[in-house]
Amino acid sequence: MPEAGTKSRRRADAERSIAAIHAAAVELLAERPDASIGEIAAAAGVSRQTVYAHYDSRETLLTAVADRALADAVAAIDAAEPDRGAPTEALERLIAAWWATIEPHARVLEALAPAFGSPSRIHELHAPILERLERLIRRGRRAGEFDPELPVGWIASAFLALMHAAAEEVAAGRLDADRAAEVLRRTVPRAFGAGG
Amino acid sequence: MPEAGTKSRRRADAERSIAAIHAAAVELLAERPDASIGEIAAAAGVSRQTVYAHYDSRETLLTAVADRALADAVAAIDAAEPDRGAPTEALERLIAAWWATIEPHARVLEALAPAFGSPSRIHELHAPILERLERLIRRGRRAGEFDPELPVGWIASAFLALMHAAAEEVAAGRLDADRAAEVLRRTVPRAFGAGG
DNA sequence: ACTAATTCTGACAGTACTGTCCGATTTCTG
DNA sequence: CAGAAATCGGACAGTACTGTCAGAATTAGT
Repeated sequence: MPEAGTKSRRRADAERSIAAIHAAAVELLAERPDASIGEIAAAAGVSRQTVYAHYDSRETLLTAVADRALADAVAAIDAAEPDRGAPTEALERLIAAWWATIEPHARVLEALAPAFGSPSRIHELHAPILERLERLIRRGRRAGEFDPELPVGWIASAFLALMHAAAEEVAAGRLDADRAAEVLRRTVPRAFGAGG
Repeated sequence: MPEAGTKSRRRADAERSIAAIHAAAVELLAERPDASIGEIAAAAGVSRQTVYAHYDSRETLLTAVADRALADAVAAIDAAEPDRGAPTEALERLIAAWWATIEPHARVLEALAPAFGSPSRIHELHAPILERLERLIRRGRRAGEFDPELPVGWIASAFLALMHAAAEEVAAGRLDADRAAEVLRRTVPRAFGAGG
């Protein structure tokens, strides 16, 4: 159980299995956080015992999935460079990037958080994401582009909620991805007081 | 198992038990949709067998809870008279009413929907609520108060998402109820293009 | 081709929940 | 108070999942 590839003495075999398990776990857990290890193993094309060979327990697997989803989401946000340019433009850049890149990770994170039991750990998990959002929002308020009367935490939560809502509309087929991005560009900044 | 009080030959005893079970179910299921019947019975101060005396199966109980939550939510919405007066004012009235009255019911509905398995039945459950929201939104668009470029379905979903987000902020103690209502009054209409 | 890592099949105990039955007991209703 | 309704405690089979073990069969690295 090296788990972290410190001295990568893992065989290519194991590497492949871990990747398959991880991918299957992300896919299944995003929709159903109570998916069993057997289901995940089957979806990964691997036996249940192989999963246990790489992850001590169910919680270990869940933690690993959550940790990487968080890291991926944060990386994608940083790639959108929210600290560059005019805040409203940075916000629109973030909306565009969110769509294909960030949403899947955020979705797993959202689904997995309750499974960790603690009620406040949901927020704790999203902390690095919220921190980046809030930094952008604070910058926008200082620049007079966002409503200074709205609490920073609220704006960040509302942003997350709207992105999630849009993702669901797309998933349900009630909105196509292009139209969703446009609608978000129209809705979100206005909600925050940009261009009022 | 009369269940529906057609000819109410139920004893006051049974009536009390059913009410206790229902209340406990709402409370537990809102937070944890996978709560066991044993847990619900314990929370209701009733034996597990008594629950089975009134509800044939787990799904019967869940359906009953969902049905009543939906009915209560719809009644509360209608009480806010969304069809009366100026659309923006009606919207603000709805926001105020949502807070204490509608949110608990909507919350159970949201939590329970995935437990019903079907992916599209979530939307189906919310249909009566969405229908009323969309009627108000359409009226607002005709009156020139809401952005006519935004799809009606999107506005309704966004409304729901923002109400839910605010409820979580309050539940987590990051916002108090009064401030939340004010923040919503400031955020929601603007997102929909009111007063632009 | 040899060795060690990895996977697989099969099986096991332990736990928890669902539904169901029973008999005994309590609590309403008239 | 008497009969009926309802609840309770205990117990049962059935199902499903979690971890764990061991031996056989593959598969990768050198």
